[in-house]
Amino acid sequence: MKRDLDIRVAIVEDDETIREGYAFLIGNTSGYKVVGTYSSCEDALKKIVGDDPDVILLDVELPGISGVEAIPKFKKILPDTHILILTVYEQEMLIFRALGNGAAGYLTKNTPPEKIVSAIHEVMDGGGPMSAHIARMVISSFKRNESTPLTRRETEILEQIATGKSRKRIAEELYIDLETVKSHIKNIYHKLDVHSKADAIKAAKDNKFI
Amino acid sequence: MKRDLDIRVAIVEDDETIREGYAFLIGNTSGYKVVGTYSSCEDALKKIVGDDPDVILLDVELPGISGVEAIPKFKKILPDTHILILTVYEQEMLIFRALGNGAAGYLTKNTPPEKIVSAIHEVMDGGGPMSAHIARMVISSFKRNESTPLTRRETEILEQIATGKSRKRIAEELYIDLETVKSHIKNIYHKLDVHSKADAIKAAKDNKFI
DNA sequence: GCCATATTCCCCCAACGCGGGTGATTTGCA
DNA sequence: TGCAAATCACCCGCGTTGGGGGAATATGGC
Repeated sequence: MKRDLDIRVAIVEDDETIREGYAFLIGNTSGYKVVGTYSSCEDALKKIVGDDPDVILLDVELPGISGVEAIPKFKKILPDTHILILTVYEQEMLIFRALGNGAAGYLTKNTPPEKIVSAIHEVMDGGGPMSAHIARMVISSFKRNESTPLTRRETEILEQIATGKSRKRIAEELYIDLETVKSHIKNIYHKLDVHSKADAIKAAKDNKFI
Repeated sequence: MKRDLDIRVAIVEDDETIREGYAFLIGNTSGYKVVGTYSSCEDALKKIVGDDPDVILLDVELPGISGVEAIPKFKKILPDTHILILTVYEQEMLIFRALGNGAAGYLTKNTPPEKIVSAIHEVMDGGGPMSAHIARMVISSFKRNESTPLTRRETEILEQIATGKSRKRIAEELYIDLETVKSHIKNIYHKLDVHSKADAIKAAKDNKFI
């Protein structure tokens, strides 16, 4: 089995200097082997299957189809290959889209070489390496806003509404009267200054009340 | 300013051996200072303000109120203090609740001592240290299920429904007819074998289709 | 103990949305 | 040249929604 030998790494990166730099770094680390280097996703998608890589180092900003969009395509033709994003971009949207599309980790390019190498190993071991700043952003995305104007009950009910449940069903599941649920919703709408379910959900999500 | 000197660390952990172990480890590392050790959250919440810690090492499983529940209380009395979870538990629910409540990082107790110390520093630098396995779980939580039975349009419409928008509004925003939206919803319900908004949203979320 | 707040419940109303049935057309990809 | 996806159409009945009142009990924080 190939697993007994080196970890097979493929690199997709448009900047030749960086690409060759990574290839040199990884190629000269024992236990690792560079099996393919590509300057575009189109190119990589055509030929990478033959490389049979364990890990793909992928840039997000590439000419043609972007790295983020290419992730599902790579996963389709190489289901067991892990994808590690390696980029200068720290925009929230890119990060979440990359992770949502199936990336196993997200590193920024200022990551020191030895960390990149250990990140590849970490990915193979089932880890999810992230740069410190990225990790903080990902963690922040879970964080609720502590200074919500909504009471506990109101928050609870708005969460239920956000799951699409009817007021009647919410009343039943919380063991309270339908009229009570209506009252809470009226108060929620007043506090958030909205006049519909959708607007309340949006306002609450934007402000991380739910 | 205190910032010019050592990083002030408080420890909340019920097991005396582990607590003293951490205190010894951190107390004997230059640049760090242990300003308080507590065996329960109740105890800590009463006295920790006087310690003025920069970072709190917090166990999640504690007698009395749990570490997870205590996070918002600590953040309330010490808004600028970072909380670093240090525990043996790797249950998804605990992790997400801890991060959602405002924890800055989540480490498991098998983390080597030098990593714990560097994690404290990372937290102070705006990072979000996580054990490899935890990071993978957090990343996985973003990941969509690629083998969805829903088409693109169906997924798109179900996402809109999940925001609480009415069919009419969805039709307007997607520039299609109300009847078309209804058709898609009918197909979604058939595919997911449900008969209501709420059930469709739940089924789709459980299977990570949206 | 007091007072504000949260939580609970009650009535009214009109308009709109929802779930379900059956069917047809066009578009795009393989 | 099919088949799946996406589009639009018209039928029906019932439930839900948003908004207007008002009011009685917890429940805490000071």
